[in-house]
Amino acid sequence: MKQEAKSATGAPTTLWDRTRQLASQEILETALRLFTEQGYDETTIAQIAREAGVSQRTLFRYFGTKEDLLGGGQDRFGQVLMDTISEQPADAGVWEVLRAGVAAVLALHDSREQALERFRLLHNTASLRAGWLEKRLRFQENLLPLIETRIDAATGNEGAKSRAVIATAFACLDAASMTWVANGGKGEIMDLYDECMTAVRG
Amino acid sequence: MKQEAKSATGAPTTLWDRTRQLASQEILETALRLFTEQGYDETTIAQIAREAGVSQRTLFRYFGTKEDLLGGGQDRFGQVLMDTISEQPADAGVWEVLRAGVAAVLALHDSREQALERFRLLHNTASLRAGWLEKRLRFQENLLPLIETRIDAATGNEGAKSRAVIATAFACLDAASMTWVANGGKGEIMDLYDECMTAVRG
DNA sequence: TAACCGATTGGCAGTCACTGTCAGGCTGCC
DNA sequence: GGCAGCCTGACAGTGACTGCCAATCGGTTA
Repeated sequence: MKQEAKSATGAPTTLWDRTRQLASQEILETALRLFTEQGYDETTIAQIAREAGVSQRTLFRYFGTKEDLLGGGQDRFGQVLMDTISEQPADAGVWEVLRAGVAAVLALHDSREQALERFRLLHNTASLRAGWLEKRLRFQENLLPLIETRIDAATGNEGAKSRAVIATAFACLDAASMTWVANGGKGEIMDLYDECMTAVRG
Repeated sequence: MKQEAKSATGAPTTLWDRTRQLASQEILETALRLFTEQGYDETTIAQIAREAGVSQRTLFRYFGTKEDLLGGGQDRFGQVLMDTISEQPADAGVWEVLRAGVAAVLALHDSREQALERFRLLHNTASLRAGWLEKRLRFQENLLPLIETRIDAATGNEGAKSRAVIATAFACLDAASMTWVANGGKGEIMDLYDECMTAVRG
């Protein structure tokens, strides 16, 4: 039924794929533009659909929820995170491993400006933040087995410990990106991340 | 029902107040019951309102959102958290201070069973989790000034560091409560919290 | 080239959380 | 007893999201 996708690079095979990709991109760009111009809550799906030239129904077929319109391939984030972490050498420590994952995800943004805009919207829009946090929670859950094996299993409760460690890494990423946005995008997020880690772990 | 509650603040004398409190309690109990029986997403506002004997409009006047129906006075959580932390001695360390706050909030639940039921619903319902996380984020933001003054201000970026530290505390609380629920409510959450902290901070 | 088949689309109606409004009822206080 | 003001319920509307169905488009086959 579904032929292999030529994925990221190379031309999509069929016309359908090309049309799909075009529509998807059009929708995404329209959405991000409107969100930036008038705010997330003030932009309705109807408006995005109208300006992108598709029906609401189609828009929802491309992107299941309004939130999905921000950050287009957020599934990619999760995937890259998992991949990066599972590729780390077996003898690497948890913190090292998590840091690599965070760095890989941050590298996914197309440009510094795009990253800044997305983070800004994310941190300034309550309804968005909620959804994002929820998605992140799912990432954390997926990461659990990958981290659990690297954690010192002396006293039991590795589950709790792993969860705490993972959540701490995300917490530092949060604090770092928030500060980064507050600074108008000056400096490197990873530097801030390291600083946060130092503050937490001493 | 049992409304002898002249309550702490003196006299909720008027009939209105009493009626209000009664209705509020009735709604809350109905909601929690239905949530537990059939799940959060499967319970509609219409149903809660019907079974509680009020109109939807009134229900929304008492509780602004569906989420608010869980955990009734979540504002109380935030308040207690802030109060406890600002009451800590000035020379207490951040981690100590945060631990006290967490303990105080946990002590707010009426009973172990109620706490378990709430945490269970919280951790098992995606839509609820999102709202909860968002509310928590607001707590964190409120805590910021209280913690910032206690943080070593050597290298600047106290904002980022404070955020990270606070978020880490919450992360440990999360991990702890999740594990607690997974264990069916065995043991003490604070013990798990401490264990998580040790895992994170070494 | 024409017919066929499945993928894709748009429109429509419906659900659900949530909000504004408005008339009427009840309470509190003369 | 009566007036003013809070509370309530009913109603209509918005916005995100879903299910359904018929029309259409793309690619494949005869």
